[in-house]
Amino acid sequence: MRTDEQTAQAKAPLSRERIVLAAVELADREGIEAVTMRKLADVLAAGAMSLYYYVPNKDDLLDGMIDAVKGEIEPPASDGDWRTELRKRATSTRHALQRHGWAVGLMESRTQRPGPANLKLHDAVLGCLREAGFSIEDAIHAYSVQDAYIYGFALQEQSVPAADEIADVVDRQVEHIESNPEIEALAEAYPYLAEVVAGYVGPSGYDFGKEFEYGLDLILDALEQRRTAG
Amino acid sequence: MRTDEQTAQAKAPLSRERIVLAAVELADREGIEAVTMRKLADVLAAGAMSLYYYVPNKDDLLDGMIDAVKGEIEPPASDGDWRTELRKRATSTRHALQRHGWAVGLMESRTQRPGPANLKLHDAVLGCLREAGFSIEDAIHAYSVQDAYIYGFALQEQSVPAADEIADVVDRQVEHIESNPEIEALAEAYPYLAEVVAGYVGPSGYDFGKEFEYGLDLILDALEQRRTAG
DNA sequence: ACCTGAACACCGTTCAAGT
DNA sequence: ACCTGAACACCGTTCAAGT
Repeated sequence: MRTDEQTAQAKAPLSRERIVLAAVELADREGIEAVTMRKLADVLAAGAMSLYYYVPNKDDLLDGMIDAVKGEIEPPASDGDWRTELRKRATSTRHALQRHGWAVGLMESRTQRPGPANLKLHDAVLGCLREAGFSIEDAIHAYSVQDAYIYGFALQEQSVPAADEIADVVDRQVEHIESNPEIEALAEAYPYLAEVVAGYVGPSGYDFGKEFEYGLDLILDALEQRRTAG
Repeated sequence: MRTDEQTAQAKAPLSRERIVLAAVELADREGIEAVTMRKLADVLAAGAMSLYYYVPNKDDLLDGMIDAVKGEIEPPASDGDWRTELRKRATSTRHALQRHGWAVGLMESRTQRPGPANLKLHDAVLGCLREAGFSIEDAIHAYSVQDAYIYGFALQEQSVPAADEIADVVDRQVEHIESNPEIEALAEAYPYLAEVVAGYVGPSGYDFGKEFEYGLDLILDALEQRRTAG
């Protein structure tokens, strides 16, 4: 065994897959804005421009990163109970999007050329819905509401400061609610908002997980009602 | 009247507001990636670095742009029927996000420091819900589902190719569905997806507006049920 | 086939300087 | 107070060249 065996990973031959994987890890670690072609090449111990042999351009790399995230989502089975299967798939999606917080923002900017993982997932979800008795039209409707909700929730979870940060900020405000003129100004300008901030979110904190499930179940319940009615 | 009256708009004194407005227009016209400090200064007929006197940095400018978009959303009234008020607010949000397609993607990347327009809107929505009899807790739930859905839908509408593009692509595929080996491969690998693509979306096209309303009403109906039940 | 460095046309931002 | 250009440390990408 040669001593440079330890750097084998870094010295392994480049490939599109290895590049995409490294980009995902880099984005997870340092944020999406840290993913530059040069830094990525550094991480891979490659010359700055070597990546262009495997990846036509940065946009294509970003597409690959998105498909890698989609690949982490557990596809639903077509033979189980559709509700529990799609519930699992929804939380699986949320978790993948939590692990890779940069992914949601990436999806908007590019009009997607869906990768293989994405297509496979689409097929599984549609299959689950169709086998549960949804018409093609209703399956599309059901899919659309669910995905809008799931990705929109992820967007909020991403763009709103972390739950504990909210709690911290609010707690500090609530402590001197009497003396602090700022929160009185807030209460005057935005009474309902102040009510929510002071009365609810603050002391108890805010649980994104519970919130997610509330909306998810509301939607799944409503879909089940329409399925059995129609 | 002097002849340079026509360039008055361009020569008007700079201000944060004018800069933000120009940035929004530039993003609408040429996409968010065209919004660079230098190009923006050009548009305003100002020296390249003059903007920094009014705006601390680009991130702050982007925050301002987001708040400008939020300002275009019609806030719901607190005294009308909550369902119709919030329905109007939802479509108003969708339309604002359609006019400024770059906005959704911007929201993820920054953990928001909500601007005044955003706060005002939050307050109006919460007020509408509270006056309709929702408890604080339920108002938060109701708000969360709706916003997740609305912004998630906007995200999909943005990232999926335009409706007519889909129709075009699919139409072309459907025309030689017998002869084209690609779609047969698609049908083999992704049977349910192929079914949807060929059978539904293609000939009739896909109406994002109708789809949006389906999910919106599903959610509002479910919320109304819980309101009257609880 | 696989990898590379130099070079080009861009970025955001700082800073010292102009009016 | 308001605006500015030069300069710095970055980008993505092309291209001609190395093994």
